[in-house]
Amino acid sequence: MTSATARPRRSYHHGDLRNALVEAGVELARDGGPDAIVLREVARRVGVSPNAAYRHFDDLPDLIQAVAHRALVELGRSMKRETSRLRPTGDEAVDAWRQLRAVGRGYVEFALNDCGLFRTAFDRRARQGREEGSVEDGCSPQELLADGLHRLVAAGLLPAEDIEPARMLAWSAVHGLALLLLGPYSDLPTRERDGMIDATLDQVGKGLLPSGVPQRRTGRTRKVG
Amino acid sequence: MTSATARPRRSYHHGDLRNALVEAGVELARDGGPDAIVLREVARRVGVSPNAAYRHFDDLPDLIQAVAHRALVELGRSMKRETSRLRPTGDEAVDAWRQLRAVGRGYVEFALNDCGLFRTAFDRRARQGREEGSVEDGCSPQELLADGLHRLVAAGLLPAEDIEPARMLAWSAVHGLALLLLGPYSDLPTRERDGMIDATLDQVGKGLLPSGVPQRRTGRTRKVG
DNA sequence: ACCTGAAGTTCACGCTGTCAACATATTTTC
DNA sequence: GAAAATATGTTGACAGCGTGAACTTCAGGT
Repeated sequence: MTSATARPRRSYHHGDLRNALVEAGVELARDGGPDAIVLREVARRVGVSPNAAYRHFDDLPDLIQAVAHRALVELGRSMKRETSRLRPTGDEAVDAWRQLRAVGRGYVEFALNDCGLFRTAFDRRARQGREEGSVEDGCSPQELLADGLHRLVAAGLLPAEDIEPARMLAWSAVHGLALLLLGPYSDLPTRERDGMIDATLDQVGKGLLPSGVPQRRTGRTRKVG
Repeated sequence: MTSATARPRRSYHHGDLRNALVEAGVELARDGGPDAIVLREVARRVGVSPNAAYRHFDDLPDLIQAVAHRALVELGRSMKRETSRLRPTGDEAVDAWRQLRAVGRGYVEFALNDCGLFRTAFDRRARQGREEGSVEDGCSPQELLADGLHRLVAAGLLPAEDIEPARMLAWSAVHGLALLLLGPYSDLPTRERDGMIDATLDQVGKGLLPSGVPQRRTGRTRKVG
């Protein structure tokens, strides 16, 4: 409840107000989604007057955009975390595909575990202007997906000229899956939900890779279901 | 501007206020999305006091849900319209796949052409309670997708036990594609956008169908890109 | 020491969703 | 058919919201 910046500051000037506001916005968004980011409440939590925010943001959408940026960073972290769990098998084809699969799993996982932030990341009011270098670590969701695809190409599983449509299918499927699980399918039992995720990711692989999804020992495709 | 129900009614009682309110809500949502559905404005357009709405809806989310229901109906219409354009080729495999493809195209098309309503249909505040028979005509989006999948099964293109994962991949991919085109890819030129849609739908087919996407004369899969 | 500009506050406005109490029309009941 | 009951629409009020304008406090350069 009492965030790190909630204690009454001693000086008239805060020192790092902009960051504190975004941080409070992130907390609000984490449980409650983008609509929970209400300017007056954010200011209240930081212990500052509502209009103080206007020294650092044009308006509420501008604040939301800043929060959305943080959310994207966290999404990228979740994707990267999932890939870092992988142990190389030596078979580059298998490893490449597993990496892309893990990226997708991290995406959906984040959407389910931190759905407030996830929804904020793609909120309409958060159209990022020119902020290209979205993440300093170089692990924005887009980059992680691109990395996975390039590795597939390097492994000879994906023709280089198919990268664009592949990117679209992969992102679409995983994004849509996340939103459907949060929306129309939100009361699906966890067990079945996990199965759905696995099955869908496998089918994405079938759509992506002309030669099918690579397997551990053999190169054959397996049955999913 | 002046809708059919905008003229000042002569009697104290409106007669069909609930419908009029929903209608006005649909217009608001059509340009402006779910957040444009503001209770006071809806009442204003119908020419009624704000609180009159509370005789027909529990609260604003309840109204939004009613609007979302209409939006789903329109989405279904768009999907059906696309399939009704198809001319049968005689080859059941080709026809079945084309139907499912058309359903998907209608979905994305609606999202792009009527994005306000589309977003309203899946708004968080519009969790439909038990309203199962969502559409009287029997053409809800879910049903249309199911029909397409069953036809694939009947044509021998899809194993019956794969229906569930297939539904999930198809819906996810198309839903995600629509949202990405409305969001991160919103400034994509129309020409490239259409190509993206086609390519993605084809790749969905590759993910769905073990034997590949059926073609007009031959049964071989073609190259997409 | 003064000035200047950045950062935060106060006051005010119009807008929103919603509650409580009231008014009017329609339907039911005897 | 009048009266009672119920459905439907209105008025007034309230707190909360985003935001603009004017004011205050502080830090830094000269």
